[in-house]
Amino acid sequence: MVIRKRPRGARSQAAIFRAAAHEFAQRGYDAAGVDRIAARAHVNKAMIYYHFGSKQGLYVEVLRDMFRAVGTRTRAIADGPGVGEDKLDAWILTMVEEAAGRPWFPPIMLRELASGAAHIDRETFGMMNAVYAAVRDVIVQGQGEGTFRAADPLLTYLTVLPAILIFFARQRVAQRKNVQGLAAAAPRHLDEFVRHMQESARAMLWRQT
Amino acid sequence: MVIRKRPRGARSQAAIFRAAAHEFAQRGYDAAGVDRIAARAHVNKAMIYYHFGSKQGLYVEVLRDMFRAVGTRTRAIADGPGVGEDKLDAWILTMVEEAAGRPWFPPIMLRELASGAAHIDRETFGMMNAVYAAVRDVIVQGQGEGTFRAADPLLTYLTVLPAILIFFARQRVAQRKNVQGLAAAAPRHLDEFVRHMQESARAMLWRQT
DNA sequence: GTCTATAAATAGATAGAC
DNA sequence: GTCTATCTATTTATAGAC
Repeated sequence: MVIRKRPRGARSQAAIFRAAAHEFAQRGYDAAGVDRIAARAHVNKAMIYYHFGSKQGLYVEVLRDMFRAVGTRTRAIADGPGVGEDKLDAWILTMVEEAAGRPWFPPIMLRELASGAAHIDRETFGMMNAVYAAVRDVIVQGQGEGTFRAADPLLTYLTVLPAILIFFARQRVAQRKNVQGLAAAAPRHLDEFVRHMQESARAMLWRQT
Repeated sequence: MVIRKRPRGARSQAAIFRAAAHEFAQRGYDAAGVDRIAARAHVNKAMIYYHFGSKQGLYVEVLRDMFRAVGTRTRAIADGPGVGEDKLDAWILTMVEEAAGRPWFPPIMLRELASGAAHIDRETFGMMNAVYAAVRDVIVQGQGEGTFRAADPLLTYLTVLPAILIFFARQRVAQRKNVQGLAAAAPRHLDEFVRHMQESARAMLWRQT
């Protein structure tokens, strides 16, 4: 008799999740196909409805997993020790790490950000918003410490985060044939990018004396 | 006998164009429906194929019109008189003006930027790339003048432009019911935003002495 | 839990009358 | 230039056997 740590369906469920995450990232919610997700996951299409109920339900799971991971780490930074300046650096590094570890994160969050979370439920939107709330706390802390100038936290957030997301979203397609040789498609290195973003964010927020 | 300045179909053609621009902006290329575009434009669906050949053909027209307008103005700034610093300010103001005047511009360009122009032809991509090329010239000029530090022009471009685009893309949906009361959805004023972006961009590029 | 088969709706696109 | 009617493919989703 074989002892299993997980129920039988866990494997296919996980496979579906990963396949869906990549499909949604690559093509967006509307263009994503349940058939294609099933094919990518090497499972029968009916399994998707068995495990997740609907395409929308599957999408929401992907979103929440994503916002939960990013939100938790960002909140930990905001509530942890350290000055605002260092927390800001830490947050940027965290976002880059998450983007690297969850390749579907940048394209998906970018779309939701751009559309104002057009087609997600209130609770999921709240999770997405919690990321900003934590970053805002960091910025406000830095302002209280006198290190940061009185820049708008939301506008600052909506400048730094999209830049990170777009960098990664573009990296996936930067090597395509029909855009090769064009400067705007050139990929860059990760650590160089982290440094650039940290410098840029600090510069945006620095006090001009 | 009635004298017409334009051929008969020009009216419906223009109506289709505008309807398509809004539909593509609101839902993205894949989710946009030819039926819905026809309904928005108050024309028969067959007219779309008569005038534009295909959904893809219609989309390309919208893209090119957009990139042509933005690209021309940006190139004029880059090639015109003035120091790099002022040209950067002028470019940001131009983008804001274009975004305000062509409401479909921010969502559409944002999607193409995020996907690395995933499904457009080489020539259209070239037009999109020309915008960056002009901005790069401005940054390089400022660096030559000693005003700007040696920041990567592409990364700078991909920080400033998305921030502008997202600001506008979000403004359209910031008033939705299910997100009201949440801080991240609060809309801001235009001139305040222009000033913020100009300050941020200059801060990112300023030489630290 | 996993499969086949199929329903039901909608998509992009075209033919042909006027 | 404009319309109706329709073709074909694809979509999400479900029923039911195993």
